[in-house]
Amino acid sequence: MAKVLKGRQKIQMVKIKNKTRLQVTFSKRKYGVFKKASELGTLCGVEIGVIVLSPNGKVFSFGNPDIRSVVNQYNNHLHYPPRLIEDGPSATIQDLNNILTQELAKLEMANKNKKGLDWKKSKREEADNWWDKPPNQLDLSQTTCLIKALEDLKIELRSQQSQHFQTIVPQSDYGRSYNNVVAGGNINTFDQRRMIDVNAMNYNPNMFVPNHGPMFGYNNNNNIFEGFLSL
Amino acid sequence: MAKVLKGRQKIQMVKIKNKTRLQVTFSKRKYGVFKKASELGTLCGVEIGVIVLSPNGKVFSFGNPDIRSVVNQYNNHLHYPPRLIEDGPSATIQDLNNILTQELAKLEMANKNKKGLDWKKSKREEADNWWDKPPNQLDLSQTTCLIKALEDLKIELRSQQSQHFQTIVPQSDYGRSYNNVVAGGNINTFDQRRMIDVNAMNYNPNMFVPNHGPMFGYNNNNNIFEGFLSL
DNA sequence: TAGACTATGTTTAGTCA
DNA sequence: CTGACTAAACATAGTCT
Repeated sequence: MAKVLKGRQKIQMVKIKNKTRLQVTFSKRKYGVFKKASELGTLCGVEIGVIVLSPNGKVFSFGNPDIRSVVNQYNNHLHYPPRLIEDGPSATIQDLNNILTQELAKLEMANKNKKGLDWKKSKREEADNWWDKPPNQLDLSQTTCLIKALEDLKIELRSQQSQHFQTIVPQSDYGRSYNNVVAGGNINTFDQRRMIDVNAMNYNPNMFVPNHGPMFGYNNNNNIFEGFLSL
Repeated sequence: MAKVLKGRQKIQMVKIKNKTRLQVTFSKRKYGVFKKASELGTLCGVEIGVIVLSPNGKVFSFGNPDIRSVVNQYNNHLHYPPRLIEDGPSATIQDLNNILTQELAKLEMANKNKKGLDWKKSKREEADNWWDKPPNQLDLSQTTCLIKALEDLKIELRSQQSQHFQTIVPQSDYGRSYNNVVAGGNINTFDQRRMIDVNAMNYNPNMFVPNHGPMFGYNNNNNIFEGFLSL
């Protein structure tokens, strides 16, 4: 038990070559980044998301209050012109799909609750429609039309559901709720957890939440998207 | 010039109330998080993205090598079952739209290069089709059908363009390229920049890149998505 | 793979320019 | 807003379980 501990050493800011050392550093620093992000979110009351693609192909993410909300807002901020339809061609298909990713999810969940999908059946029944043709036979107007249909759907859904849309970003002040948890601020009290959100719409096999952040997972807050998904 | 500096003080992990102090802390710690993320990306050779929604409604992001690539891969990893269509109802509409966000963007750009869109014209011409009905009149089978059309389009596009799809994630090893830049690892040498990527598909008014990360912006690497967007 | 240890490198709160 | 400064708080490299 000789005390030969060397303390923290300075390292070169280059990719670590030793595989074991890289794995350890990745694990430790990923934790560190998530913790820093969590603290920034808490101290400043802002939303923040971190996504890490691991050396082994896994995807880790942290979000305050939720990584999905952050990504959605990032996409929106990136692409939205103030009034999409009236702007005509300046709206890209990607603009629309970013919106529809959210809107269609709501519709899907609403429908699921009513009766459930029979995917293959509907596939057979609709076989004579033009949209069943091989996609390389779709011309520009058909593609545009398809997009427009989605756009209309979006607009109607948005006007119907504006109150639900608000629930995507609860904007609660989480600071108050974990005052006592972080008292002392010791790293050792920082409870590292990995959890699986069993809500299919919110699945992330590597969800990571520090104990002074809002909890999603095996607790009673499991379905935070319930308000968002139901019409 | 009395030396009354107090050094770093311990603070409670709750939302800062003083607005000025909050703004300063936000700025400093955002920088800290981005730096930590950059170091993790460099040391471990992994892709990492951070998105911060500021108290003033701005969106800041950092990505190594690129925030878009990270977000795309996050979406893909989250939702892709191995074979989507054959799995039937287990594939959600959100699954499809996440895929299509990418695939349709490619198609759109291909079409744009040919002739360009006349949005309002196509809107008028197709006015008799069912998908122009108010969306609340769409029934389940129509919605399903619409999605299926998109799904078919996706599959065809994917088989046609698999070689282009690879270009989304260049997977270069950026580590080597900035060995000499970070030598010494001093924070003061960490050059904070904000830049505007003038490529419309990659616009981010608050792009933040440390000087030892790969540069996108006003340099010759401006159009890194060119390979991705052209068919 | 994950936890514990500790010396030391790094970040940052408070403050002023 | 951005930068500097200082001292204390915090993160972590190397090592061992």
